[in-house]
Amino acid sequence: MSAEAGDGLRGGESGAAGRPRSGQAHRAILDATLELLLEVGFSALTVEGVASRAGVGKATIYRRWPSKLPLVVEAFGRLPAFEDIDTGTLAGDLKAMLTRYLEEFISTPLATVYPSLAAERAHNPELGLVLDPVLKGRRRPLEAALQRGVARGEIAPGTDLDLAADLIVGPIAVRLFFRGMKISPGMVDPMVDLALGGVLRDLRGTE
Amino acid sequence: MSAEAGDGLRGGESGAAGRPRSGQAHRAILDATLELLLEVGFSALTVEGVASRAGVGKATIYRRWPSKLPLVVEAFGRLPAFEDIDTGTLAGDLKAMLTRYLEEFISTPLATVYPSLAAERAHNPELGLVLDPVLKGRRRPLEAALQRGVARGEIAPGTDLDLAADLIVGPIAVRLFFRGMKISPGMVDPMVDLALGGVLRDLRGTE
DNA sequence: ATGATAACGAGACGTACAGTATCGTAATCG
DNA sequence: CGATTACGATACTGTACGTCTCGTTATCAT
Repeated sequence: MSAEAGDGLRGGESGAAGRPRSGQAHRAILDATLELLLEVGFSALTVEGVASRAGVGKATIYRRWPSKLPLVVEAFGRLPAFEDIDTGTLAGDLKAMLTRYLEEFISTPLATVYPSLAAERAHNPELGLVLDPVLKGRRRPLEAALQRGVARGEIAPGTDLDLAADLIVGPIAVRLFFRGMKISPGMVDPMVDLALGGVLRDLRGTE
Repeated sequence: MSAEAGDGLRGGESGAAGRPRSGQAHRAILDATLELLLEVGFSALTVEGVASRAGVGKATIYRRWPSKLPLVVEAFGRLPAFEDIDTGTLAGDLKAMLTRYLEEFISTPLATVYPSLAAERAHNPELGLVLDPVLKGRRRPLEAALQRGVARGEIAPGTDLDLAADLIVGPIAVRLFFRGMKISPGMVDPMVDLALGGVLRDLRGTE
């Protein structure tokens, strides 16, 4: 009761009459959203459940987020993304980063939230406006690794790095989301090797 | 009214007392489902709407499908898939097939149904049992093209063709579903080229 | 101090829709 | 022709979104 109030976000901000919004409630809502996403998944997540878990009234949620979707997007943005790892080679970087990412992936609701948001965006374009910056930020370490590859001479200059990033992430996304496959860290290396080397037979010395 | 009944599916099948199920109603339901998927997307599709559009009672739908989801899956299975095209080279096959597929894609609700089903499967494993055969069938022409590539010597024997198929489809799936990008047929060629050639710089004669 | 303002938790409320049950009717079989 | 089962229609139950109102509490201006 004592430390509850007064930890709002505004501090000395003036022009705001009345009781300030509680930063504590804000955090409790986002935490509860993530917990419930992990426990029951996106489609079974209810705003009433979030409110109850956070010890908060529903109005307090709707005062901050216009609907369930932006709330989930914001909670989603807090989930772990790629972590940039520089091992000295492109293949090493990508393998390390993807392996690390997959470890986090299986312990978070990412696997259920991701396709749900994708599904919603398909018929709700304004969701893209909120979602795209989040997704873009999550990809940045991947792009950084590719740029290092160009600098090292491993990737030909002029290569479409955005497309290359999609090529590397693509098989994982397809298998995880559309085919429902479990992906173990051991599958990362062949995936990266195929994406880097290509499907076509290598016609030089055939190593 | 005259031709309505009697076009059921059983024909002379015996052991079935009572009025047979109407094949017409069956088809009308699936047609209405596809139409509504196209018009309003998956999340806004209601069983009541399907029943109304099909001129059918709700019970007639639930008598055939246990819930909304399998109905959508079956309707989904009727949407166009890859069409096998043999041009003589792997790159030609893939480019032709993907281009053709994308043309259909933009005129069907595939783009909205696909991620919705993926989302649902994440927390509803039994959906996978219904969905996987459908998805597997849709991929078959792609695998056939890759097998021709092996036979032609374009692909090294022992290559994981299942992974190769995911590599080729991956960037399209990522861009279409997760990034919300419009994909024009002109983007197919560079995609296929990158997937076939790989991200790494080609170190032989540099063509 | 004291009043104006706005957020708070709680929960009632209206709406929408999934899925079930019941109606009277229609088609098929023995 | 009677038993059986599907038919379209519609009433019903249950759940959850999003809105609204309640009495309360925290902050600002005076």
